[in-house]
Amino acid sequence: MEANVVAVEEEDRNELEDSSVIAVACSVSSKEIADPVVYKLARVVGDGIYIPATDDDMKAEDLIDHKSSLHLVLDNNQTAVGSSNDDPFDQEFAPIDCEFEELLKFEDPSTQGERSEAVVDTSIDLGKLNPKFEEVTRSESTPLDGQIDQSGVRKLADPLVGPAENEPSTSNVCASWKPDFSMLKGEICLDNLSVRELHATFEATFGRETSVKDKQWLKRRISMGLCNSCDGSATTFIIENSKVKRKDNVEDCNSEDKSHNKDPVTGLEGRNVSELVGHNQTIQMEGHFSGGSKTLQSASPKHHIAFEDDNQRNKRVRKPTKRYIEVSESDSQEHSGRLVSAVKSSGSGSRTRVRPVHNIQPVRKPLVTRQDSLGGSGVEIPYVSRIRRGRPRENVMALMNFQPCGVGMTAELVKEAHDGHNPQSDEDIENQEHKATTATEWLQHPLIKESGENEQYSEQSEDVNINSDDGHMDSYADIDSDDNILTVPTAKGGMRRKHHRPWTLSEVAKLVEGVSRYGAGKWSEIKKIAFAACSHRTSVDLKDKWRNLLRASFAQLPAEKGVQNFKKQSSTPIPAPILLRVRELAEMQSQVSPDLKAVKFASNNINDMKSGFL
DNA sequence: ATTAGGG
DNA sequence: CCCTAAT
Repeated sequence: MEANVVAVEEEDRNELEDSSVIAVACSVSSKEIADPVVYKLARVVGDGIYIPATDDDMKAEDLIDHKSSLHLVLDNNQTAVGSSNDDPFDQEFAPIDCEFEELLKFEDPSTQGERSEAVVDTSIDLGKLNPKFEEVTRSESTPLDGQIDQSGVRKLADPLVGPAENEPSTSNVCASWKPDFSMLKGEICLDNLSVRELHATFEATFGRETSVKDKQWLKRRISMGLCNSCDGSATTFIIENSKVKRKDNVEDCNSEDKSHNKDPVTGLEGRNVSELVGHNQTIQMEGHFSGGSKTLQSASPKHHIAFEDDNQRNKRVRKPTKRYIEVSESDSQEHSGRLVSAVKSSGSGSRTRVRPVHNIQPVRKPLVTRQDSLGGSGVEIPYVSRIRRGRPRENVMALMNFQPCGVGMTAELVKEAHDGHNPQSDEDIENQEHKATTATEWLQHPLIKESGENEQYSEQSEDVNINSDDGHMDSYADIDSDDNILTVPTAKGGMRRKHHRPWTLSEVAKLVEGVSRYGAGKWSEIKKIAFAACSHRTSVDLKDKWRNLLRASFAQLPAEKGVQNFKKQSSTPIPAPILLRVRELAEMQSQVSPDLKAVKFASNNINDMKSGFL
């Protein structure tokens, strides 16, 4: 991987210390494969040599650019995404915000104007900005444009940067330019600009005026705006020979990115790597979206619009489903001899669904039943195989959980009660996991965390083992086999199925992030990568959850006035920011259903009127 | 096996 | 979540 800085404003050395030089540069190469520009922090020392940020610096960057703000918010949602730093969610989902932005970049340039109405929320503590840092564009591989002394950079590079540079070459940047930016000619130095000029730039950048006088603020915003558009919809434009060209062959963007998941990347370590990996994912997504596959049309921003206009995505038509039948029903129909009832699970007795089976007896057969002691209810249930799906349960601990009043049960209840204080609770592990996993670290091979006494719950090790062909993978398999559907009293009186795990916020976050990377629909991928640690949550679950999120995001927005909507929200209310992102992603991927879109537009207009951003 | 959708 | 149908 090479650091190509095509254009960097380097004048005004005396002010280097607090300059906010932005390199809006896009490297070009002979190869046609497109890659988004990868930004990386670096500092410029006196002689103009670029020093990749140190580890600590990178941390700082994370804090600043990823955690603290960078929420892109459509201004029709003045609720603004986590404008405050103390919002816990803000912190928690910041990484995703970062990725989220990536997605925004897929906008068709023609729509960029509107899009750029999006507010770059920079309500971060500017004081935290280390002025020494500058954003330097960096393209992957493709050694050329040696405007910067490569070796110099390398020598000075922080060791941690090293691995990142081994990154497989995806090469070449094809960045798109927002029309207005062409006039920027690829480089600007905001520091030289007066407030007035900044205003002009701002206008050019966002297509609107601002009255804000704060230089810092302006610079910040503009820089963000530029960043967003620079490596934006990489599928439409390319920068070549300092000229913005329309990219006619979208296919070019497709590439062999796939391989990146495995190989060197996984083995790499360090923050920088993780960051790179993150970007890599983005690249991958681009591949999906701009590649010649079917996904192209629905996802590629370029086709986005036309496609929307056309008949909405043709849903997969499906034959009217012969629904499974209720027990009572089956009884009455049993004379046909066509049915054998199977109890799927018990415990919550209500969960007695019957499925049709083709292996049938011609004559009515007495229903064999047996006592079901599971829920302690003693209900008689048809005695057929208690089919279980998923992996066979092998863990003794799991079995313990079946004792209605036994130790296992007690343990479970205790666990429930503690809810968060018990170190072994799933959620704790969940959260733990999340904290340790910044979005950018995602792809790193899940490290085996100390498998101590918690092992029985360590769903993580399970997956790790799967991946690393390490024999004994199923040992801790599922504690939550679906036989386990017992009901557990919840605080609010209700009874909830034991293993209906409410979605954790971090899970939701991961999901959103995943969708942003792979696109909705790539659920197995998302499952594999983002939810590697969650043995529960099947890809179907992800899909379902996403569906819900989608619904929620569009439903909640119009009424967003009501401060957080104090409704019965029995389940974890999904923070607005998340919903916003969900909505965005959905929009971007043309996953928006017509009616919902209507809602959206309505609210859009209304809010547009009100929102006086800037 | 994975994905989309309906319940 | 669960289930089926489509791919």
